Amino acid sequence: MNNRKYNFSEIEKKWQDFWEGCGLFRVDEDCNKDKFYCLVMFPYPSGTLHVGHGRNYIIGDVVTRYKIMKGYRVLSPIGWDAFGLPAENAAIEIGIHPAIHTRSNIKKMKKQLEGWGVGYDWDREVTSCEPDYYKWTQWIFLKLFERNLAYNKKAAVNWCPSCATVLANEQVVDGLCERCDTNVKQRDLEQWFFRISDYAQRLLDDLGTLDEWPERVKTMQANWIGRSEGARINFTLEGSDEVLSCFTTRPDTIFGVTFMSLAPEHPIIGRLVKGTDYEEPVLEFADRIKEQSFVERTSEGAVKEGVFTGRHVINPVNGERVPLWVSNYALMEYGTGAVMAVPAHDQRDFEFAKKYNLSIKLVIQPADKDKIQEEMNEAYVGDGIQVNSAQFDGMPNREAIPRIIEFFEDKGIGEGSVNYRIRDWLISRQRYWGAPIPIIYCDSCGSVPVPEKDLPVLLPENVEFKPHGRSPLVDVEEFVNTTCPKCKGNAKRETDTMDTFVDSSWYYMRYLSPKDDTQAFDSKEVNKWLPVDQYIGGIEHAILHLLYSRFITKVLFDLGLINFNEPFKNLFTQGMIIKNGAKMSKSKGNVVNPDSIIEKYGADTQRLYTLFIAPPQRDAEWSDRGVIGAFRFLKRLWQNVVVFEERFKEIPKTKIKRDLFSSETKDLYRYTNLTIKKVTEDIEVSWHFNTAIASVMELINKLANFNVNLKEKDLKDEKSINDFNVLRFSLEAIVKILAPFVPHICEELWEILGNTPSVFSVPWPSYDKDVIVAEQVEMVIQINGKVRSRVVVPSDIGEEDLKLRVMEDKRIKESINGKKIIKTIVVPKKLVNLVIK
RNA sequence: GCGCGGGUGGUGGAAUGGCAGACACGAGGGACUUAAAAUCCCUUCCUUGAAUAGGGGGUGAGGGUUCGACUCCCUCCCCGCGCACCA
Repeated sequence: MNNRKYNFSEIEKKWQDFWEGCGLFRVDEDCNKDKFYCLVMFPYPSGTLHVGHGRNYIIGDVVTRYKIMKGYRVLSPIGWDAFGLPAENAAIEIGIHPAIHTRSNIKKMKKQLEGWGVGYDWDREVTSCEPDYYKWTQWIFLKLFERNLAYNKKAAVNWCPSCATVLANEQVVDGLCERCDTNVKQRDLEQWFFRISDYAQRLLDDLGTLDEWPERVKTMQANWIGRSEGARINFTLEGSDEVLSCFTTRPDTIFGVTFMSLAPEHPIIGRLVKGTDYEEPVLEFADRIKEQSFVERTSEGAVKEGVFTGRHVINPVNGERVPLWVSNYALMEYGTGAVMAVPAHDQRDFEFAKKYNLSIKLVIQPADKDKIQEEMNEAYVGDGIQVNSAQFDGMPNREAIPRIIEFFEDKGIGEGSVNYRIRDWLISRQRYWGAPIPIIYCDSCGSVPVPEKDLPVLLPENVEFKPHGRSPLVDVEEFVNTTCPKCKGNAKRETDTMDTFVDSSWYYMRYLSPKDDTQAFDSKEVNKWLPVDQYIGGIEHAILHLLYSRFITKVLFDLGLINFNEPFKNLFTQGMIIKNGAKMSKSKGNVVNPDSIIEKYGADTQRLYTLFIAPPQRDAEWSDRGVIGAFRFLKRLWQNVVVFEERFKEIPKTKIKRDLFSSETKDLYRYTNLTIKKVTEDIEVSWHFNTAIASVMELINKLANFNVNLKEKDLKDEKSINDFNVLRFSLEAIVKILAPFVPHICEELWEILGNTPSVFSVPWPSYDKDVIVAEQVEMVIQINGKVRSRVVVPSDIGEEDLKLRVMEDKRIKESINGKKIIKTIVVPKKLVNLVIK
């Protein structure tokens, strides 16, 4: 007997050192195994990771370790998304420099990750705030600049007064700053953009190639890209040659246009009304709407309003005069900022027309009924037959659409057109803690890119952090004042830094050559290892990070630097860990820190509970008590192995002889094979780690009761030795299939079982297909669909024999009791259902 | 409003056409102990019943398909997420 205690802290330290020492997670470059790139989204170094973050890394580690056992050459890197606002805000509040703060957080978090036993190739660690990384972020900016994919323009942009910076559209949620929930204001500023809209169609099309991405994420991206097909139609301004072009998805309604709406921001408005009676009310209206916040302007209750400009445009298909209005529901950012209004067939136009008594003209007649426009109380947006539409009358509107577009094109008054909702990616940030945008402004040469040889543009470290909302960079004269790379004259540096999403849009390529100071990434290595075979992260990046990364990948592909189009072949988005009904956050005070759990129960317990709590794609409520259940299981597993520690040494491992099996031995052997099958499938097919673990718990429960006297008995005879070897087989299988989940204890037990480390150097177990078929099965007997009895029969029993057995059953006889059997349904190995009357 | 996910014991969850509630937490009872912790054993969907004999009900609600429905179809309700005046 052996009473060795489960000393998890000693064991965990031992094996973490062992893995580090033997380089388990360092890629073996010259072997011919298939590659597998397993990537978890790199963390922002906030200081401490909670158990919700932990889920991400634990899932990734299960995949990494499982794939290692399956014989892959696995790349599992990690790094730090280290630029960002919180560090700078902390600098303002407590006066610690963001660089120091960030580096110390990284140190703390690295220690946490190591303590969890999650395996990474630390030699490849990247840190986005270090010059050896951001040099190459700046280089990527220059590549985009060369291709005219990075440009600056003055535009109305989202400004967060609390963060004192602009934000990309993707970072504004319901009009609020994604980070701090402050109301976002519009400001006209000169800003840098990436031309992601040029890639809209490809980003949309290639979603179709991402078979292993969650539908949800693909839908969200498709939605964000927002493709609409339609036409552009040119209206001419009455009394001028000026053309006002509009985009419409409904060219079939062109004959129903009764007014036109301009967005309040439309640049033509000033000229239209200049010097007329309309000037004052129109400008006043436009200014008032422009002042409104996003929420005021777009909220559900927002009432449509507008003002007539006094001017008209001419409908090019029929020469009709169309009054030109300015309205609050026309958006400058979409289409052309001018809307051809068809109140009969568009609900917004309908409401507007009703309010201002504008005419409504029906041009699509529903096929099934005679609609009369005077009776309409809402727009008819469905399909129908063209009416009041000249030569197109009588045509079904769907058929008319291409004909009408052809007609526009023949006449030169318009053309088929596609519109996207996605806007260019605004990457400037008026903040210090980011990669400086490598641009120099020269009075004679304009915006000049910093030459590649001068990279990185170093972020000066000696700056002052003051709560005045101005980037500290602006005040660093040595930084700002420079010479123009072209004309050598005096010039000034751009003081904005890049959105941190630029940093994270290419980090997965840097892992292949993290220390290379001659290039951003090694194309040969990147082409060998990418796309990423499995990417794991939170759903909150469904649009932001995942869309930007796809965009940058496509740009690098176009530059001929890489030979793949999509960075992430498989994407897994894990659910959130909830505590007390809410997402864990410092402000809610419901953060569960894993450090104390690890101290009390060990990392394997934390890992096991995290995996057992629910299927990983689902949100799950964290229970401190549940952790104890996981701990109890590990202790039981431990006990069931160490109790035989001496025996494993004494008793030779011989081949299992099935002809010596008792029914009990046979049962354990069979059940072990079944469990291997179940766990393999749960990992491989569905990632249902919770049921995989549950099935091993069941096996341990069975095994614990197996032939108890093996502990005391002298194992001398052939049969007992065989029994013992079945038990050993079962325990070894358990240790192997649990190893990806709870690696430390499994390494230790593997050793106790008399094997040489490491359990990760042995292949994942296969199962014996022949033995998992049971010889006897219990079948349910139903009468009219209700369970009335059970019968144990040979699993290969014939249907006639089975029916005989069923009819012999006492309870069944009673139930039938002279009634007639109308039908007998037999489901092999499961049930018999007798339908009686 | 549109799209997606979800609704099962006191709790986390299991079963994707065939025994609803695996596995675990909690709770109750017992063993061990001077005691506690730890551990082990038993009970634990509701109801009827002395019963761990048997019966009845039960997976958000209501209908349907089927010998049989948590699972498939239709209608609706609730929760979460995303999108939302996009012409």
